[in-house]
Amino acid sequence: MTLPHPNADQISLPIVLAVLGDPTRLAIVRFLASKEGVPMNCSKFLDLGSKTNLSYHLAKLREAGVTRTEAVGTNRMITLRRDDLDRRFPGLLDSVIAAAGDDKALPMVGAAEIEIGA
Amino acid sequence: MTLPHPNADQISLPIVLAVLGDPTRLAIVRFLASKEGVPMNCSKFLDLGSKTNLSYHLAKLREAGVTRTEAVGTNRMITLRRDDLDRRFPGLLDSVIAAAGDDKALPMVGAAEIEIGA
DNA sequence: CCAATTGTTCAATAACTTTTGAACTAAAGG
DNA sequence: CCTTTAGTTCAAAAGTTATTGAACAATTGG
Repeated sequence: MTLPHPNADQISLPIVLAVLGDPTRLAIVRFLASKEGVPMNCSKFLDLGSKTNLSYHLAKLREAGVTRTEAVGTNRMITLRRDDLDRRFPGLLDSVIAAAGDDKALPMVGAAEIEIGA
Repeated sequence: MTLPHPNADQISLPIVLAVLGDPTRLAIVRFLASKEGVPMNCSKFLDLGSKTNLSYHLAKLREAGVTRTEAVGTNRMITLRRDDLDRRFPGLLDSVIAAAGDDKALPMVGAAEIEIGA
């Protein structure tokens, strides 16, 4: 039941960049970064797409080594692999997150709650 | 004859990341960074692909705002848009270039010359 | 045990991206 | 003017990625 992850030294720069070069996945990473330390389950991201589609994007992030996914019951707890990414590509994640931080063009996790007023 | 470039504020983070997430284009950017200040014409990159294919990749880099291409006679002089990228996404280009700097998996501009011994 | 919840897998399709070669344009030099 | 050099454009083919819905697991709680 443990999902496959690359080890730190297998993480590839072009693959990480390509994986982050998708607005849905960049929005996921931005949200994870904003809640660092708090493990997130997939349903948090349902704003960004269907359950199936998220499963696809979250698998891409995991396979690229950007996130770690751990099964806890029927949930998947997803965290950023910040330490591994920082070791491998110093400064990259921080600059991407900072740049994504104020990007109005990216989809937003939690957009629905704001419109409803929750 | 002036080729179309986005202005600095039109440069999009996901597009830049997606464009850099291709090994050929990342190799081009790494090479441009290693020769910063020296304008490069396209034939410098023929190691990385056919003339047509390079024209395609160089257009992608230009359209994303990563490079600037200026026509000088029949040549195209290509430079990194470092100042615009640094203003827009501080630290991003440097961390990408640093990470690409020692990536053995990326194709190398000038690989042929080394093998021949020129 | 049954139902609900959480997420995956599969196959199909749609939509893009990359690569190719042939034909083309534009400037430079003889 | 004619040829060479440098690069673009176009259309086709190949390959890849994203999105969908239906069916499937696995765990939890009643």
